[in-house]
Amino acid sequence: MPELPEVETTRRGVEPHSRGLRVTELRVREARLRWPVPSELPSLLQGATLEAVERRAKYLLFRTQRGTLLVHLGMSGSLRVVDANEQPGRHDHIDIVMESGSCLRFNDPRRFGCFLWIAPDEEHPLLGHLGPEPLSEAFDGAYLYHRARGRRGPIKNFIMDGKVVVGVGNIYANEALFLSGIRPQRAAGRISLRRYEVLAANIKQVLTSAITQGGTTLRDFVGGDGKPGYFAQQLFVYGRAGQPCKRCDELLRELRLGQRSSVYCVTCQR
DNA sequence: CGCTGACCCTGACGGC
DNA sequence: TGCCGTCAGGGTCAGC
Repeated sequence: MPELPEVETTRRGVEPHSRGLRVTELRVREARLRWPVPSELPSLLQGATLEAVERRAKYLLFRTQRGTLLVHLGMSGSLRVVDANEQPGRHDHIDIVMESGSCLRFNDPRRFGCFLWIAPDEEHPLLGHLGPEPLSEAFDGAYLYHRARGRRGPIKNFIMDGKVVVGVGNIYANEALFLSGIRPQRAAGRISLRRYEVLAANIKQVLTSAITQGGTTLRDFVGGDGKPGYFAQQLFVYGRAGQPCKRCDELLRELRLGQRSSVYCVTCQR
């Protein structure tokens, strides 16, 4: 469930309860995640102070002087602040127990998430070829236009490609394309600079707005403070196939691109 | 290099 | 009520 706004919401929820605190224990109840949790991770983290909680793409980075804990929430993961004595429930795979007595509890039914370690001088392969952050200045219409030269695949796949730009998941890709009046199946290389400028601005807008409202949350996402997000109610197309377009009343169509559902309006998007 | 499809895993939901 | 197929917000990887 987590897209970039959800991950950023999680980072902000978790940071006040972890930054500057020492880890007393890492409890791994289930090590079979997307990749196995390294067996040495508990000893690496025990006694380490979490100096900073950062985000790169949809990765959370917990900085310590010994190295960095890299966490990804996958598709169904969440990280919440709870009392360390609270009984763990189903799919509560990992606890980062803090000296404060609370802990960051990782829950992930589908286990597509990961907990990995990055040594101080290491260049982690997962972070190696990532595109720019969508909310950075480096990301704009000219950049997208430049990168799209020669690309024949659908624009939706293009903006969801982490090597092009990070953090644009299925929900926000659908929404940004609707707001920009671009059909998801249009070839990326056949879109004008002007339209890319609109698209880049809408990607920034939709992500920023979602972050402000604490993420989208379709089913059970909760941020670090356990509160659900409120962005879902203002979605224009995502999850609304067959329903009338909010702008023109045309019934929204659905198609599959790269194994993911894409919803669009034939009238508003060209 | 660009693109497609398989795959990792559990759970919710709809049809029968 | 229960069984079965389909689908889900993520990303990597192999293969053409």
